[in-house]
Amino acid sequence: MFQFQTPQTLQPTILPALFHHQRHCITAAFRPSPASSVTLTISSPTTNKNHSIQSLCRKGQLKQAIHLLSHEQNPTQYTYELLLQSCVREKSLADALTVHRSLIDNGFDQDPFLATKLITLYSELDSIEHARQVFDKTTHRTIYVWNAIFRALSLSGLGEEVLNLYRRMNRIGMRSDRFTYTYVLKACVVSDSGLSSLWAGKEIHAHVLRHGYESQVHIMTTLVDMYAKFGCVENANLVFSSMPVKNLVSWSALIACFAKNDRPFEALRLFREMMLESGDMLPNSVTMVSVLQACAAVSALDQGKLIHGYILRKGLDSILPVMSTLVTMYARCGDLDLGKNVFNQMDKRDIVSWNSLISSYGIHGLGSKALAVFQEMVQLGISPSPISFVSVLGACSHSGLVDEGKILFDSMVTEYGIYPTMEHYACMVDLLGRANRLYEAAKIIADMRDEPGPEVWGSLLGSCRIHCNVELAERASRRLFELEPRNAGNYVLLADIYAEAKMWDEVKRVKKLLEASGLQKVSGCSWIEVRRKIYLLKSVDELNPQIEQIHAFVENLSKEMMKKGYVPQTKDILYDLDSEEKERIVLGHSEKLAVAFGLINCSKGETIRITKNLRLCEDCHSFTKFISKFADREILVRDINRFHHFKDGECSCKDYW
DNA sequence: GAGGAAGGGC
Repeated sequence: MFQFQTPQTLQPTILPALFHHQRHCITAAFRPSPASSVTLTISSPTTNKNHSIQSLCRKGQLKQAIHLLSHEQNPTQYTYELLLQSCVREKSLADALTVHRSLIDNGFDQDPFLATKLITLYSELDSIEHARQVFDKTTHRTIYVWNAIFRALSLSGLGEEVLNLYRRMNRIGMRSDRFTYTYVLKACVVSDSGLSSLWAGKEIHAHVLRHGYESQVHIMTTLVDMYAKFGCVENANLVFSSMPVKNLVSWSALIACFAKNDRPFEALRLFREMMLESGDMLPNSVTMVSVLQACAAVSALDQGKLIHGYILRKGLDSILPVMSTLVTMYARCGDLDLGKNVFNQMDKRDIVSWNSLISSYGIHGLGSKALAVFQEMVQLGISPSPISFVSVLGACSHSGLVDEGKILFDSMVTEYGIYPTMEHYACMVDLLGRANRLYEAAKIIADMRDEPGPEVWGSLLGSCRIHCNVELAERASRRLFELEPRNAGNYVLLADIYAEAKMWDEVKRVKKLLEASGLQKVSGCSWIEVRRKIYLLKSVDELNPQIEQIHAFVENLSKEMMKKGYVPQTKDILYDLDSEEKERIVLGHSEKLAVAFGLINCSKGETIRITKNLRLCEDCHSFTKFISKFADREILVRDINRFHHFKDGECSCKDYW
């Protein structure tokens, strides 16, 4: 070991040139001596011990390596690099801290290279506090150091902090590189400050263009994703279209964007376009997941089966996310058995796969089956996740298993240490509310520790709609109008309740409120897949040449059925009209049109599968029950919440929905 | 000399 005094003016940056052959050992080997002069410590050319430590690291023997480290007087930067790598592999925070301490003791605490490694290491060990300390103590911050802390903070969900640091970095004149942009854009997504982070994202978008990075696929794809996560589908689309270079990830990002933002038809269209336009680009498991979600959203069973075939041919059937999505896709497309088959054939399963199956039973109204699967899972030693409870409580709710649901809810904390979130409370309110235990539901809300959110009040309002409770509905909607003034559905629900109670002045008042707010009521529509094509039905539809014929068909059908005892249910109608007018309106509901379309176009014996965007109305429900017997057809209808399986004049929901 | 993008269950 050599030790000598250096003049104060000697800068670390010129040292590598002086001691070229020992670059690793020197870059950050400054250590202020007690005498305030600068002492430079240079280790001898890599010692045998260094070699041994390095080789132990490579062999995965971290403990032995650390032991040897305590006997090495001059560990090199490279030695530390390997040690830190091993700590990541071993996921050992304790070892990381030991190595870190040794690194400080040996004068590497200002080494930007190792600082980068340390920040990344602590981030992977979920110790953001330590990562932040390293960043704060590093005075010479290269862009690598900045990027590492941006990434670490983003991964911990501290987007706001990243954006503040990014602004600070810009102020001191540090230039971003192409990695910086991807990290700070990600930070916008994970930041919880809503619109202001979207603005930050747009600003960074401008920086990206100003600095000529528009051909960087990674950055542009991150931009697509950023806009997607904020629901700015048009912006995402624009960025994608402007990209001079696109790859599979960029395509998948936009497909996911459509799938996640309620535009499944566009997701499927883009997927087809990708397959046609870029023959050499083969979809992978990530692409498949989004495409399957789109199939599930529109109940495109036949298309889903084609994708399933592709998955098998490409050997993607061992990938868990793909398989869980397949289970969900089949269930949501109405084929619970195929979903079960996929689940049964999986050779490994994780909590998500189980949750998929539980909620599949749930939406098909098979609450006890869902409960049984939940129990089976627990008995196999798999710990339920918060979402397991959302799924199983939802299943109880759809089947009216109130007591079972209450027991499960209580067991969350007592047996599993899972504290209920807003979603769990919403499930409980729904469970009790649907069962007409509205005041118990209201008590759940009153007893909540946190401020009840819109999902909770929305559940209560929905239940008030089912059981026509004006008093509670008024209370719930008052809060809802404050919490989500832009949700037209809440106004409609309240108006429905007033209408059922024949409080016509109140109906008028709420309708005026809705009009004044400029919000659009979501109009009902239904769709049906016939021979791999999806047909959309709406009550009023100038574009559909067949619509008159279908309306006439429904009218005749209804007349025939009325002779056999079908009585139209018109209490949902929002207008104070005579009953004949009301009957005419409910007859025009899109679901009945879809049933008629199915009867005309599906072959005999084939189950008619219909999907609709709202909750099934009372009259469509009794109409479809009636027709399943009258026309001797099985009809499967998925509404916004669940499935109804109509057969022989009965519905699988047993009129509880 | 180092680091980056898309995806599962409600």
